Amino acid sequence: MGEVPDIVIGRLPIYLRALKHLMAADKEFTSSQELGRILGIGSAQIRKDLSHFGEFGKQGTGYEISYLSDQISKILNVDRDWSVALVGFGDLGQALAHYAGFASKGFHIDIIFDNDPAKLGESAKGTPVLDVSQIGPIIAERKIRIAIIAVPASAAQAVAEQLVDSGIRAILSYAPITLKLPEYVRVQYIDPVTHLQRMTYYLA
Amino acid sequence: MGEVPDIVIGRLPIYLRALKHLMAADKEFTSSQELGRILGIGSAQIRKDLSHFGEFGKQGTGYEISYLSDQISKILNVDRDWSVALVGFGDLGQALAHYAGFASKGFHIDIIFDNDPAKLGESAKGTPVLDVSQIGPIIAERKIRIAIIAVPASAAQAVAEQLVDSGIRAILSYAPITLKLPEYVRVQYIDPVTHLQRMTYYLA
DNA sequence: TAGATTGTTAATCGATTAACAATC
DNA sequence: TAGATTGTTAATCGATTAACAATC
Repeated sequence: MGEVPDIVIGRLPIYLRALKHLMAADKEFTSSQELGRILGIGSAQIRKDLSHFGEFGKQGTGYEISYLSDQISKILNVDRDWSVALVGFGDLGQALAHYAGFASKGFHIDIIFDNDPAKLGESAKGTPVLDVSQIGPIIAERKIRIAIIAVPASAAQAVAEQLVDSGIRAILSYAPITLKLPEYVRVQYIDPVTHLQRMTYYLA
Repeated sequence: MGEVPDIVIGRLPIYLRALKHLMAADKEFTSSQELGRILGIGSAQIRKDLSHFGEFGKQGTGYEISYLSDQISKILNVDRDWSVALVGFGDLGQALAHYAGFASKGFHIDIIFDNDPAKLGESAKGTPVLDVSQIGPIIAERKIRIAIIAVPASAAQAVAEQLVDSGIRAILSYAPITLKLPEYVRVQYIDPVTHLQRMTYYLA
C-alpha cells in the first residue's frame, strides 16, 4: 500500500478538513457527492481516492463523518501529536510561532532557532529561541522529525542540510528556493509570490 | 493559446525564480538541462512547457537567461506592477503586510481591511487599515483585481464574496476552507497545516 | 420494496518522458 | 567540423471520469 499516488495523499488533508467542518456543524453522515460539492471536485474521485485505503462507507447511506474522519487521521498519522522545530524568528517566523492553527491540529512548535543574537532567549508562548548552532544537538536529542524553515532564501539550503543531518525528515519551507535534499526527505513549499504570479496569467 | 494547461502555468513562476537566481549569480546562458537540475525536474518537461508559448532558445547554446526571464515575465503578466488588497490584519495579516517579498516582485499591498475597530487607522509601512465596510467602494474605485484573505475561516466565504462583487478576480486565501466562487475568479490557497499533514503520511 | 450510494472496473483524458532530426 | 541543445513527435505513463453491479 506504499504505492498510493502522492497526489491522492495530498487530497486527504482537504477531505479531513471538510469532515471536521461537517462535524462542527453537527452532521452525522455525508456522501461522496456532498463532499464533492463542498470541495468542488467529482464524487468519483473521492470514492476512488478512499478506495486505496479500504472501505469506509455504506451503500445507500454514505459515510459516517466521525468514523471517516478518524480513519483518514490514522492514515495520515495525524491521530497523534508531532513536535516541530521552527528555524527563523523574523516577522514570518514570529507569526508562525503565534499561529494557533498548528497546535490545535497537533503540530507543536517546541523549539525555535535563529542566528540573530538579539533574538536569543526571547520566547513565543513560552517556546525558547536558541542559536542555530544548537540545531544539531537539540533536534537529535529530542528526536524531532519535522521542521519549518522561515529564513531568507540565501540561508535556506544550508539550514535544510543541517536539519536533515540532525534527523529531520519533513520540511515545510517558506524560502523561495528549491531545496536540494536526499529523496528520503519530504519537502513542501509555501511561496505566496509564486501563487500570485500563477494567477496574474489569467488577468488579461 | 488560452488552452495552455494550468499545471504548466503553475510551473512558470518556478522557472522564473530559478532564472532570477541565475541572473543574480551573473550567469548569461542556461539550458533546460541545467534548469532541470536546479529544480529537480526533467529537461524535456521544461522544453515542452516553454514550447506552448514560442521558441526561446538556440540549439547548441540553450537560453539567454535575461531574455527568457523577460519573456516568462510577459507571459505571466508580471512585467508590470499590481495593486493588492489585504483583508485581515491579525498576526498573519500584519506579517504579510510587512513582508518585503511582495513589493519587490511587483505586488503592492495598497490597502488593508479589518473588522476590528481597534485596528483601524493603524498602518503598515504607510498603508492604511480601513473598516471592512469600505471594501466595496474602495476596491471598485481603485479597480483592484487581486486580494489576499487573512481572516478566520468562519469569515472567509463572506469576505470573498464581497471582494468578488467589488471586482476582485484573483484571491490568495490563507483561510483553511474551500471557497465557493464563480469560476471566473482565480483562487489559490495557502494552508500550512495541510502541507504538514501531507508529509506525516510518510513519517512511519 | 424502492431509492440511494458505495466500491470498482473500464474508458477516457491528459501529462510526462524518451528520442531524434534540425541546427546553432 | 564536432559537440551541444533545442523544439517536437510519438510512446508511455498515470490520473480522472463514467458507468454500474452490489447492497444498504
